[in-house]
Amino acid sequence: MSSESIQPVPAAARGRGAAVFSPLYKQIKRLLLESLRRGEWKPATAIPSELELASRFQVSQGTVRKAIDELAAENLLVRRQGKGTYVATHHEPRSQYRFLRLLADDGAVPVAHSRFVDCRRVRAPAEIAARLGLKAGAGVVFVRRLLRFASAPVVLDEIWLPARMFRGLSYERLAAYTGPLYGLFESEFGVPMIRADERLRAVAADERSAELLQVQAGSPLLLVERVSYTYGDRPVEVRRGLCVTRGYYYHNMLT
Amino acid sequence: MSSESIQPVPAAARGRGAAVFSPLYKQIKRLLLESLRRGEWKPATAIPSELELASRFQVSQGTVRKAIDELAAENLLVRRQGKGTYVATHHEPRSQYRFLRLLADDGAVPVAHSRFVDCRRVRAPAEIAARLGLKAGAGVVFVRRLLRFASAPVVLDEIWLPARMFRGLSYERLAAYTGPLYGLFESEFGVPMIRADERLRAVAADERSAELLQVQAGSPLLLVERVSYTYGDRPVEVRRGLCVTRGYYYHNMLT
DNA sequence: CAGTGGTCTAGACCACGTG
DNA sequence: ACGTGGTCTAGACCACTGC
Repeated sequence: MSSESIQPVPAAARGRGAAVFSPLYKQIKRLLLESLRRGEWKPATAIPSELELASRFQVSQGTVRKAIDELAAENLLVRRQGKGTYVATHHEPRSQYRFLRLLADDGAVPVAHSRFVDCRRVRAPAEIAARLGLKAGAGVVFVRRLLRFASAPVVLDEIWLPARMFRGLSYERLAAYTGPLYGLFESEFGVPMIRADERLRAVAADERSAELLQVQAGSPLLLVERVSYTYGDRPVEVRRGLCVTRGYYYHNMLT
Repeated sequence: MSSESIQPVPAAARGRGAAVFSPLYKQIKRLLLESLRRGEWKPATAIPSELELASRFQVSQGTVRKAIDELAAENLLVRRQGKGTYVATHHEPRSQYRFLRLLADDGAVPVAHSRFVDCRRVRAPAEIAARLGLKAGAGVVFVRRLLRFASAPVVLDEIWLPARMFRGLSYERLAAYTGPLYGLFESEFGVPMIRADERLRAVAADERSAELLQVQAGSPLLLVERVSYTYGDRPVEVRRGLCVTRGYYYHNMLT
């Protein structure tokens, strides 16, 4: 065990002297986050019980609880009464649909089937590299896929991934994998996606996209530009989705 | 004071017999929500202190705190250390931008100027009536307005409001009001908007919208269909916004 | 039955805003 | 100096899971 988890700043030393003050539970939260980032606890496994963490960090159970509460609110941990607290995973329906915002007009969650059109290693275009925090021209894996809902093509995704983090990703591997893409990233490459940032626009379909999506060139399409992040705000994926919004809509709840 | 706030179910009677069990703090939360719904505490004013609420409901401060925590997480209340807990209001920059998701390409929050094009009382079309929970043909106030960012028209909004809740709303009143529309709803009509549900699509500009937005007919536009709710999940507004997404994008964060 | 998270309490002290 | 919300503790008991 690393030293910081044994000496997480004595309770008596809080709030004095240090330029930056942070409550004990925030410090505990940071330690937990660090363990998650290091992969000390893998997705879908249970972390130590609250009492054990309390004794490890020499704080009360209530303080650990508050740290875990925040991580659970951020969907990094999942509490299960009577069982324990688990690291979030993309291998469950509940997590899968967190990042799929398209719904059918009647509000139903569409059943998606994906067909991979392309997968190759290329040099990152300047804009993609910038968003991924890479140097221009760095190696990336480029993936193009078509999502079908009820057999009709609805989403055309173009995806760029840092080659360094996704060594060995190939068309064959994608085609062989059944399940959500983020599940594959998590299990096969040890890159759990935890957050994403999206920019939505309306654009006109270009020739090639129109053909793949079976719409007329120039038809309005919803463009969803996504950057996904893993622990430590590290960008791991740039995705450009073109969506046909006839019969489907992008759902968003404002609270 | 009403009777339910004096007898919020004795602590000793929890979890037995009743078909529906709910923790004490959830019951307190419901009582607080009810007070908000009744308008007992107005937007921008402070609610009683935690200690006072604890003594009023005969529970500990910690239980009240947990109820308030949830309401604050839902943006219905705002905590201010050293001052008290306040009812959320739309008359503050921080709340205003909660529902404006359009950003300039460089990420800047655009300065919006609105120009009202239309405001009249009409009978609700069937679909609008359905979404507002009204009978088809019920009276609604119809508003059309143009939002300009940096002098260029960017959003064309069509808004439907239940006439019964917005008596006296007129073009003159809209034009005279400076500030966010939801601020006007809150202060002038006692209808605080607290939540909204949006459906996004890409559509082609029709002749009329194209002219107002100064784009070519058929250009792709982002259609944002919004239903807004006040306390008790009561729908109070249907809004259809057509947005030009050249130079601007709709921002969404997935967590 | 044991172990986990979930709720509730009571009390201490800290940080912040205001007078 | 006072009152507010914010943090932390210790301990009790409840609800759920799985053996």
